[in-house]
Amino acid sequence: MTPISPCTDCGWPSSGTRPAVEGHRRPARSLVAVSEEPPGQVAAPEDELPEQLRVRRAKLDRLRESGIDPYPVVVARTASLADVRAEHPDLEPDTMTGQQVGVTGRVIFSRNTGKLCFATLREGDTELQVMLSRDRVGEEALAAWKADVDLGDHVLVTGEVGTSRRGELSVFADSWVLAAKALRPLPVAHKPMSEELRVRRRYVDLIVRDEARRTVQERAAVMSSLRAGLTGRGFLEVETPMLQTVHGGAAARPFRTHMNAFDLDLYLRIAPELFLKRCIVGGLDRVFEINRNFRNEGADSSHSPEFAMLEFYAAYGDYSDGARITRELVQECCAALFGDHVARHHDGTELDLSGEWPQIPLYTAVSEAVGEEVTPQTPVEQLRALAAAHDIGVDPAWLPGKVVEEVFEALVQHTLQSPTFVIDYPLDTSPLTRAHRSTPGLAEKWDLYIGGIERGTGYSELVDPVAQRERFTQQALLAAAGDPEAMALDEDFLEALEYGMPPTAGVGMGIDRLMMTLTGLGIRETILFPLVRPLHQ
RNA sequence: GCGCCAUUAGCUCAAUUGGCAGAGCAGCUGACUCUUAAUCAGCGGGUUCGGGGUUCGAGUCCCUGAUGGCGCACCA
Repeated sequence: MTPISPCTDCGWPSSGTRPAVEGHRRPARSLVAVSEEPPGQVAAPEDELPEQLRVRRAKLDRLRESGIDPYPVVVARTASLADVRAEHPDLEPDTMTGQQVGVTGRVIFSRNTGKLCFATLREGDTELQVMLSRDRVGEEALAAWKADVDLGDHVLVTGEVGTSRRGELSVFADSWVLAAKALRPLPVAHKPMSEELRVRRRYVDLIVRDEARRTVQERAAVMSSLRAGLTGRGFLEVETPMLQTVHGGAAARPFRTHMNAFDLDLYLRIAPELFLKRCIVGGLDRVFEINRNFRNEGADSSHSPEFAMLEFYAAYGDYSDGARITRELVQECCAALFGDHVARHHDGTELDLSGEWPQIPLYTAVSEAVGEEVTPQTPVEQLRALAAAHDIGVDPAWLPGKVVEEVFEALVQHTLQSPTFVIDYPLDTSPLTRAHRSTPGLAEKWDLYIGGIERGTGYSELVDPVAQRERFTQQALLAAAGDPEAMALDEDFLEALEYGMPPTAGVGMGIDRLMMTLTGLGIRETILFPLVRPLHQ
């Protein structure tokens, strides 16, 4: 076991739990001194730690010296704080119940008067007051409480349930014991933590901020609702590879990794799509997967390099079926959180997700925005002129469809605040989608926009193995030409299609973005532990 | 990747023109048997993000690096 000593600069243990890097250094002299400390003791070089950490470590040492275990294996807990609250919802002020309990929780508030101490414990989402009076707990235990207990400590308090004179439900202590000592102080309860600190130390955020815990619970409820909604509709939940030899199913830059045993370069998946379609080929006619995708691209308020995604596929469905199921799933998630189809954002604003959601063809939306008719047959020169007229930068290499999508993003996207399916996209930008059944140059694809942000996408999937091979070959040629986002040729997937894939509806929806839709939060708040840059190098 | 702004006590933030680095909470000592952002008295706590420079003197000005925020670029 490596002896642990705190770093001067950041307070973190310097023994291998973090790499020794610039800005995380301590004098070699102390290292030697520390290594001679007996194992199992917290070696705190008194003069090198911030004062408050020093004080708590000193308390820890003092407790151990007096034979008290600051981290006992078990404590005599007989009831949760929620149990106590549930049993005594309406107690009159200044009454005792005669009920004896042992309750545990983290001390989040503490107020000591001379012979009477108050503390608020929190366990989960429940808070409960404990009171330690000299008369009841005795002089010695009261003094120990005052000397040893800090904000943030976990304690067991054993005593009688009652109410204070002010009517606060409390446990009147007969004894108490430390359940786990905290060595770091909690942040100020009444000033919001900076956003960076909330993300970097989510565990602290969860301790001090109700909304942080609520967001986690809401996400869990949404996941449950999605799974129930899909399994209730006959979908099977499957798990497909996240380590892939060929990255496909989307146009995005992948993360690369390497498997030693096979001496094989692998990619973290950018989409589960091609494996889920193999499931459809295999006769699993309704499948879905919820898990992570990884895209090696920029991170901002609506993009995370690691993000959760739902994809589902239904044989003998088309993109209209996918849109309907998507709307129902989102509405069911909303109902799971709020009881109806109106999302209540954390900032108090409401977002109405009820009823049918309008569908607007992409070319119609763009035509209305630019004031002249734009169709899949509009020459690319004319499209470029339109873009230029609206100060929209266009890459000369772009296909016509890409120019149209760019105009849409610049002029229309932000106006789609209430849920809207934008349907029928250019065929040349949709390599995995089948051609529109009636309109040449279009693909049967929709994007769902809510709050001006794309939240999901759906297709009538391309199942023609010959056409799919042609599209992939084009993509591979683009890749060879240096487009790092173009898909590689997935020969195994193409062979699968050649066995015959039935007509299929496919949908992909970002879970994090769904959470953003329902809560109004930024992506870093909906993800429990979003990726952050290490502090030092 | 580019530009702008920020980084000061455990936390949230001040600091005038380049002139003694501060407050609130938290912490420590003491008082108080009904507190609940308690009150009162007293006391500690700083590598001002790191490195370099200018200057008699740098939290403040210059250069450089790190991290963050915003904007741009990229983004099924």
